[in-house]
Amino acid sequence: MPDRDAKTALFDQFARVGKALASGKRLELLDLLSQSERTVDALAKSAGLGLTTASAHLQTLKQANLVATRREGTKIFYRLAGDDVAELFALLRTVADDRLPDVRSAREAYLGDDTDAVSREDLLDRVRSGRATVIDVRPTEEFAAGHIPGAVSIPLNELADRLAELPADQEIVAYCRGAFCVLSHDAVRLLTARGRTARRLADGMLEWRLAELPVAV
Amino acid sequence: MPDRDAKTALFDQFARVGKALASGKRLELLDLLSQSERTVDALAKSAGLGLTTASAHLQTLKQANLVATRREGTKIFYRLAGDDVAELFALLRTVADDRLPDVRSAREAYLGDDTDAVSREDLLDRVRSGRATVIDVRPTEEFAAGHIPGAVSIPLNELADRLAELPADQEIVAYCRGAFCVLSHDAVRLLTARGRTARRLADGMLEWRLAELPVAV
DNA sequence: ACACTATTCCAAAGATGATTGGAGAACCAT
DNA sequence: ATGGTTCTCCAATCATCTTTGGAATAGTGT
Repeated sequence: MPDRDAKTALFDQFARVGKALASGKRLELLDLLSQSERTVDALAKSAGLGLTTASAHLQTLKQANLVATRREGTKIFYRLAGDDVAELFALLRTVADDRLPDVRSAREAYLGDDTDAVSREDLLDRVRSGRATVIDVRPTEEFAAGHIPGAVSIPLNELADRLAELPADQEIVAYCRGAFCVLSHDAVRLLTARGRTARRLADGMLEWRLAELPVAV
Repeated sequence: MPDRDAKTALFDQFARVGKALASGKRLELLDLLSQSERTVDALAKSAGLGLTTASAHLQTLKQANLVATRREGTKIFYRLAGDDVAELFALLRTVADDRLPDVRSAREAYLGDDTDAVSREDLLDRVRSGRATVIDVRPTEEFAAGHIPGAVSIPLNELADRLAELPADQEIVAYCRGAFCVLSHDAVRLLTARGRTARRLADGMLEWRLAELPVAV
């Protein structure tokens, strides 16, 4: 086979994408970027990384063309290169969760006790019929970058102080980044503890966008 | 954040799947396994790896639960753990091909000059109307593990000797493993050089199966 | 020009992964 | 039991990736 070398070269090229996905830190960065573009500094802080470490990981992602950059003054904003990347990221998480028992236990440890969930269709139904108020508990920048139409932005850390804004007699549906995001879980627990009726969207903005449901900006 | 450690742990778990996909050799193994189950020895030979090296890579894939095994006497057969894994693999290749120019050139170098392709729908149309003969140019074991209904098995290395079996006045459509498989390209070139009208299925058995089209065994 | 901010580049250290040959384990046949 | 086959485990070597601080670069504001 003279093809051997060419075949190896081709698959080694495929592996560049695999290598980019081969680090928990980089997956955390992709998770953040799946919500909105961000500067290196913001990414480093959110992911709990040193600045140079974050920069190095971002370079790795950039060399695999999974992320793209934009300069604004002295700042450089990173964003996902496309929705195909978001899809790949989401599928990787799903496969991991379905196949690896350790992922499930790590997820349970991180998200805490399970809370009531509604599907995307349920959420749409409840909003249309005026039976529910939808709150987006992500940081405001992420809400600004795109959210479920009609949702109100109440970042998790402001939720306790802003309870008065929420109707007491209506169900509240909270959502956040995606299937493995802790914010909506915490929000539901907080609301339930305060006597409200609250559920969370089973997944989040990432899956909503990939399902091509309407997004408001 | 006390969540920091739990979050890191969760994403490190996701990364196990990423790490499994982070080697060209392992991706070659997945490519082979996407067609049919195989023994370690057969995989090592097909992928051009030493036996112990292949075994080590397979252990890595197995620890990520992307593959499963079955014992038969002294032989151990590896197979993909599920179609979700095939989907992840296919998406990774697609993203790589769409995003990385180096992948495209490696692909072109491996597959050779481009040949006429037909879509899955076209193939179905042509077969239904009796306008085309479909040949499966993969090794016979892979044909046996599942093929397009109505296709004839003529492995590429037998094709030159078995031209007589193919109607001279009809178009021939060749297919093989998937979008990056060289066999159908070689088959079309061979047939065209012998004066036949030949095209290839644009992708292959992997995508056919994932599209949930009928598969014969 | 100068100071200042945000980010990347570089080099060194430590950590992790790949490959290999040889020994060991599981199974089959005689 | 013995020998043969197939595969995994182990240990050593080598290669690659991660993380870090410090220097370099690109851009902004004075």
